[in-house]
Amino acid sequence: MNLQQFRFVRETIRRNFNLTEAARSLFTSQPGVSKAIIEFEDELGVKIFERHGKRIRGLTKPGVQVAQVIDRIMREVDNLKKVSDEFARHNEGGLVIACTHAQARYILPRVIPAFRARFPKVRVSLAEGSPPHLAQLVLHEQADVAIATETLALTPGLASLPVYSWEHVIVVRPDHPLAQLKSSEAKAITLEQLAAYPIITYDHAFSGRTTIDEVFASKNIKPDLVLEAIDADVIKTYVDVGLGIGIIAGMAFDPRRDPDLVGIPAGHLFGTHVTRVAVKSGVFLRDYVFVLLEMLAPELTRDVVTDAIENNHTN
Amino acid sequence: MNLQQFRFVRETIRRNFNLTEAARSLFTSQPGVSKAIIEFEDELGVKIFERHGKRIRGLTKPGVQVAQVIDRIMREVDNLKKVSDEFARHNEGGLVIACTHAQARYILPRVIPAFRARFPKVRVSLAEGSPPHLAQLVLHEQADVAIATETLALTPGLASLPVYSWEHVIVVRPDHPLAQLKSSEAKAITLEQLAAYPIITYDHAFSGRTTIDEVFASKNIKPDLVLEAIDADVIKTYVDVGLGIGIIAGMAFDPRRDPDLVGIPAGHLFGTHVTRVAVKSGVFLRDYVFVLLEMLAPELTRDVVTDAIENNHTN
DNA sequence: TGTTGTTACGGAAAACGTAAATATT
DNA sequence: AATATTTACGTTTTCCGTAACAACA
Repeated sequence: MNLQQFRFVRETIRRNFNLTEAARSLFTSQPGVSKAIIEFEDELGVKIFERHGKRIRGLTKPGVQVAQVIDRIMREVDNLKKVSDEFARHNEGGLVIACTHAQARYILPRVIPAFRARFPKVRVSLAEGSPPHLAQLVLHEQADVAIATETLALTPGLASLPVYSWEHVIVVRPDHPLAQLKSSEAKAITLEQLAAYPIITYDHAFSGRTTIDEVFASKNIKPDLVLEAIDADVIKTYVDVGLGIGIIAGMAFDPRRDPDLVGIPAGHLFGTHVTRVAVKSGVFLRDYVFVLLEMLAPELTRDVVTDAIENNHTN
Repeated sequence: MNLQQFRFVRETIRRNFNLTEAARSLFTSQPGVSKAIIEFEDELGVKIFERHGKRIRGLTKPGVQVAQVIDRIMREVDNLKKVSDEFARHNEGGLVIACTHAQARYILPRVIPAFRARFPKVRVSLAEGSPPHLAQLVLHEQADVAIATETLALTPGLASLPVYSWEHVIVVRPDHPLAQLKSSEAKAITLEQLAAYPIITYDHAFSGRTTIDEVFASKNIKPDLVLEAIDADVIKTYVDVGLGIGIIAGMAFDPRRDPDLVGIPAGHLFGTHVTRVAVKSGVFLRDYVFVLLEMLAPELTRDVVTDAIENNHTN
C-alpha cells in the first residue's frame, strides 16, 4: 500500500475511469497505473473498480468507500506540504482570491495594499467569476478563499463566514426625474416608480440580482430590464449615457468618485445583503490567509475561522 | 514522501523519540529509519525532530503540526484496511469489547449469545479493566468499544453514548436487621442507618464508587468500609459470610439468582447512574459493531452512532 | 479497427540491512 | 564506556517504462 496507488485510484476516478488518461495526467505509463491498481486491490482483498471484461466502468460498492477514504488521505497529504511550507517559507507563497468583480473592484483595494505591505513575498492573484464558479474554484483548491454573496453558504464542503452587509443603490443621471426627488421622497421610493423607467442591473447570480427579481415578482411588477452586466462599472457607464436607471451594490457607488451620477439608497426595497468569505473545510490555511481574512473583517480572527473550518460552520 | 516515512515518524514519537526502539518495534533497521526520516524532513523542507547533536529530544514547532497530520493520515490508512475487510470478509473478523466486570457478568450475557448467533465467524473477546483503562484500550485501538460508567464521556478522543441507567442496591443477609424493615421503611433508609454497619463495596473508579464516597462525604459521614472489590460477586460472597452489608450495582442483584440475600434499592441515596458505550472517534466501525450496539440498546441505531462518531458527540 | 486494459520483461532507482564512524550522556 | 544517531556501501527489492497481447465497442 503506498501513496502512489492512492493517487492512481483518485486520478482514475477523476478521469472518468480512463486509465490511459489518468496515466497521462500523472506523467507516467499506463501499464504502470494498471498494475499498481491491481496490486492495491489484491492487497485490500476487494475490487475497487467495476470491470466489464477489460473496460473499467465505475466503482464497486467497496470502491466507493475506499475512494472516500483515499480522498481524505490525499487531502491530508496535501496539508502536510502546506504545513511545512508555512514554516519553511514563512510568509512566502501564493494566495488566490476568488471573487466577483464587485469585491475585486470596490472592496479588495482597501485590503490588498496593506496585505502586500505585510507579506511582500506572497504572490496574490484574483480569480473573478460568478459565485457558483468561485465556490467550485475553492472546492477544487484552485483558490484559497472566495469572497461573494450568500450563495457560498449553500455550497457543501465550504465553510463560510459573513464579512459585511450592504444594500443596493439606485443610480441615475442628475437630469433624471428620480434625481429631483426630495430626500424624504427618495427614502420612500417605490418599486412602481422604478419600474416606470428602463432598468440596468446585474447579470443573474451576481450581487443580489436574484433578490431584485424576487422583489419585483412578489409585487407582480415586470421591470423593463434593458441591460444586464456582471459589473457596476459597466452599469454606471450605460446609466451615464442615458440608457436607463441602474441598480447596483452600495459599495460600488461613491458620490465623490461618481460625480456624474446620483445615488438613491434602496435598502428599503431590496433588503440587506451579506457578503461572505468561504474556504474549503478541512484544508490547512497558510498564516497569511488568516491575516487576510482579519484584514477584511476584524471579527474574523484566527480562532473564529479555525472553528468554522473544523466544524464546517456556515454562520 | 511515502507511508513508510509516516510510520517511522509516528513510531519514533510514540517510542519517546528513540529511533532504535522505533526501528525495533517496526521490525526494521535503525539506520533505515534514520535515513527515511531525514529524507522526509528534507523533502518537506523543515526539521520535524528537535536534535541536540545526534540525540533526538522532541518535536520542533513544525514537527508538532506535521505529526498531527500524519496521525490523521495513518488513521485513515487503517480505515482503508477496515473498510475493505468489511467487504472482503463480511461478518468475519474480531471484536474486542472492553468492559468492567459488571458488564461482562450481568449485561453482556443477554447480548453476546444473540450476537454470536448472528455473526458466528466473528471472534469476540472481552477485555476487563477499570473505566480509565478501558478508555485507553479504545483510544489505542486495542478494543473496538468500551462499556462502562460515565468516566468514558470525559475521555477526549472518544465518542460515547448512553446505554442504560441503573441505581445501587444494598444487599444484606436475610437475618440482618436491615432485612427486617418494612417495605416503606426500606424505601426511606438513610445513610446514617447504613453507616451503622460495616460496608463492603466497589473499588475506586468502579460502578459509581466515586458517587458513594461523595454522598457519604457530603453528609459528613465516615462509613466503615471493611472490604473493597472490583466485582459484585466478590462483594456478595462476603456479605453472605456476614462480613457486612454490601452496596452494589442494581444489575448485579437478582432475587431469583441470589436467594440467600435481600436487596434494598438505594437510588434515593446514591442517585441514578448511566452506563455508556464509547468508540474512538474517527475510526471506521465494522458492520457488526453497529449491530452489537443496537443489540445493547435499540436506540443506538447506526445513524445515531455514526453521528456521534463524526461529530465527536458525548451525549 | 481503433481504443483501452493486462501481461511480460528488463533496466533504473529506491529501499533496506550490515558495518563503521561519530556524537552524547 | 555505553548508548544512540548518522554515514557509507552493497545487495535486494520494488518501481516503472517499452513492447506485446487481449478484449471491448
